[in-house]
Amino acid sequence: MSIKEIAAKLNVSKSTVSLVINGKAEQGRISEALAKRIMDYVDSIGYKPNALAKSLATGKSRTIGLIVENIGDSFFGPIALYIEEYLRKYNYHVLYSSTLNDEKLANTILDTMLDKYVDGIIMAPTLGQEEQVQKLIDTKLPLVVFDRRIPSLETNYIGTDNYSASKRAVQYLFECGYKSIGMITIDSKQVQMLDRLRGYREVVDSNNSTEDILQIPYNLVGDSRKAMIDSFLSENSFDALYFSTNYLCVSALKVLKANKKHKHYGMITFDDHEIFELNLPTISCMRQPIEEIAKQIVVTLLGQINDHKKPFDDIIIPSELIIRESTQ
Amino acid sequence: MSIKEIAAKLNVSKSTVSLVINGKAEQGRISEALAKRIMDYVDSIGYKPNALAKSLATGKSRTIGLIVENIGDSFFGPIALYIEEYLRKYNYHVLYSSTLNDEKLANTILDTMLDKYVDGIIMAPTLGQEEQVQKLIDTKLPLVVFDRRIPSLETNYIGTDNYSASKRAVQYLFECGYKSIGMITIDSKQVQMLDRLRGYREVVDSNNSTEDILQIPYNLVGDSRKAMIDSFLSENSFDALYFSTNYLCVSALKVLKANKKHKHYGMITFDDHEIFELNLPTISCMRQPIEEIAKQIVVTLLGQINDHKKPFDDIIIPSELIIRESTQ
DNA sequence: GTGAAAGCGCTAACAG
DNA sequence: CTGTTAGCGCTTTCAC
Repeated sequence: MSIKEIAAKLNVSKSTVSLVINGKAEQGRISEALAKRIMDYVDSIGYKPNALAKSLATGKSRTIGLIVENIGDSFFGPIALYIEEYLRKYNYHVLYSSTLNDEKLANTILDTMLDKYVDGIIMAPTLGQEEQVQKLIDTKLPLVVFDRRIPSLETNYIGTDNYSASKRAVQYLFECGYKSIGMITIDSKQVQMLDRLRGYREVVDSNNSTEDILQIPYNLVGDSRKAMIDSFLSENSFDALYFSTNYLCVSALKVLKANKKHKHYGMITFDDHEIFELNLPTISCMRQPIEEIAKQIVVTLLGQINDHKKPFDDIIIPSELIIRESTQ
Repeated sequence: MSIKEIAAKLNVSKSTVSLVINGKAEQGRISEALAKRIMDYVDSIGYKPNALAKSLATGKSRTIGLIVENIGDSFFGPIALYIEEYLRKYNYHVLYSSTLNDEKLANTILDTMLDKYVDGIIMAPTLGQEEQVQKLIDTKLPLVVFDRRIPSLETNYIGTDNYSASKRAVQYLFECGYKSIGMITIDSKQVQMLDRLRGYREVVDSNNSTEDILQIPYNLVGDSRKAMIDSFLSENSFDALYFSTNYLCVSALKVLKANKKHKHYGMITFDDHEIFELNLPTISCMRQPIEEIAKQIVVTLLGQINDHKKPFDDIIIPSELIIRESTQ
C-alpha cells in the first residue's frame, strides 16, 4: 500500500497524507478532523512508508556505515554491538563491513558505502587509506575515525591513550620488581601500535633497562607466529613480557603451555580477553573501556550529523590497569 | 554528477547512457562507437550511480538483513564475518542487528529491515517470533533461518545436528569411564537447547545412569549464574559434566577456579571457545563448523533469491568432536 | 485548509 | 540504432 493509494482511498491528495504521516499536519494547516481520519486509516491498515523512496526524496538514509577490521574479533565485535544499540536509540541502522586489514578491500567497501548514501561513517582505517579518507573528509560526510588514528587527517577521532597507558603498564612491571622486560608486538605502522611501542621504550630507558622487542608480521598467524615467539623466548633472558595486544598474549600463552622449558614470566598485555581471567596465572592487562568508546563514537557522529560545522572532536578515553596474578 | 547530466553533456538521452552503463549496449543496439564514447566519459569523471535511486527503480537493494542474537559473541561474530565475505563475492551488502534475545526488539528490527527493502533475510530467531516470521514467509521474501529452528515454520534452515551431536558427546564421556554425568544448560525453550538436552537424557538412560540437570535462566549472568553452578556442584556427586553451550562451561571453569573445594570433573561442552585450548585441563567440545554453516546460509539464500520457487533447504551440518584433556 | 505538480536519480517499455 | 516517456514512492513548494 502506498501513499498514493491511501490518498485515493480517502479522496485527499498525496501531499496531505504525507504531511499528516510525518506529523506536519499543523504546519501544513490540515484540519484536525482530516488529520485524524487519515491517521486512523493509516494505522488500521498498518501502513509503512517505503524507506528507499523516502531516502531518495530526502537525501537521508538513516543508515550509518561501520567499517572495522574484523567484526568477529573480541574488540570490534563488542564495539559493533554497542554502536548498534546506541544508534538504534536515534533510529539509525548499521551497514557494516570488515576490511581484514586489506587496503584495497577497505577502499572498495568505502566506495560502496558512499553509493548507498549512508548518513555517516564510523571507521577504523587500515594503513594506506590516507588518500581515500581525505577524499571522504572532503565530501563533508560526517565521519568518525576510531581506534587507529591517521595523524595527517583532520577529523573526529575516538581512541584510548595508547602511549601513556603503555607507559603505565610497563612501569607497573618495573614496580613489581621485574628487571628486564621483553615486548612482543605487531610489525605494523599503525599509530596505536607505534604509540604502545614508544611507551615501552621510554619506560625501559628511564629505568636503565634494555629493550628486547619482537615484531611479528601482522598476517603471520597460527604456528608460524608461535614459532617466532618460542624462539624469541628461548634466545633472550628477560623476566617479564609486555604485549601490545591481547591476541599476541594468547599466542604466547599457548607457546608457554606447549613448551614447558620456558620459565615463568611476569606478564601484562594491552587489551583484555576472557581468557585472561581463567588462565593460570590470570593475566594483568590494560583494558580499553569498550562501551564508553562506542558511546563516544555515536555521540560524536550524531553531533556532526546534526551540525555539519561542529568542530572536530578528538577524544581520548584512558585505559584501565587490571591487576591479576601475572604481575606478582 | 547524475545520468541526466552525463546525457546532456554528451548530447544523448538518459536511457542510452543507462543502457551503456549497465552493459546493455548490445541489447539496446547502441553503436559501439557511441558506447565507447559514453564509457570513456563516464570513466573519466569517475561517475558512480546512485544506488538508492537504482534500488527504488528496480526494487532490488542488493542488501541482505542479518539478524542475530549478539554480534559481539564468539559464535555470531565469526558467523557474521563469513556471511559478509561470501555475500560480498556476489555484490551484496549486509545490514545487521542484534536482538539480545528480546522478542519485542527482534520484531522491531524485522520491521525496519523490511522497510529498507532488503533483498533477503538471514536470521537466528528468538522465541516467540513464530507469528512474525510466518508473516515474513508469507511475503515470499527470501529467508534463511539458522541456528535455532522454529519447528512450525516451513522455510530454509541451516543448523548443526544438535540432538545426535549431543548424544555423541555424552556417550563419549561414558566411554571414557565416567559413571555419572551432570548436565548444565540454559532454561530455554529454544529448540537447539531442547535437542541437546534430549540427547543427554537418552544417552544417560541407555547407560542406566541417572540424570542430573541444572537449568539456568538465560538472563542470569555473572555472579548469580556462578552461584547456581557452585551449589549444583556442591549438592551433587557426579564425576563428569556436560554443558549445552560454551559460555556455561566458561562460567563453570571460573567457579572451579574460585572454589578449590570442588573435585576434578570430566568435562565436555557444546561449542568451542578459544579458552578451551588454554585452560588447564584443556576442554573437549563438540565444535560447530562455523565457516561451513555461514557458507551454506549464503548459498541457500542466494539460491532462493535467484529462484523464488526453489524448494526450501533444510541443511544439517554435523558438529565435530574435539578431544582434549578434560575427557581423560 | 488543501491539492497540484515538480523533482530525487534511475530503469525499461515502446516508439520512432 | 536511439530517444521519449512513464514510472518507482515519497517530499515539499506554491498556488488555489
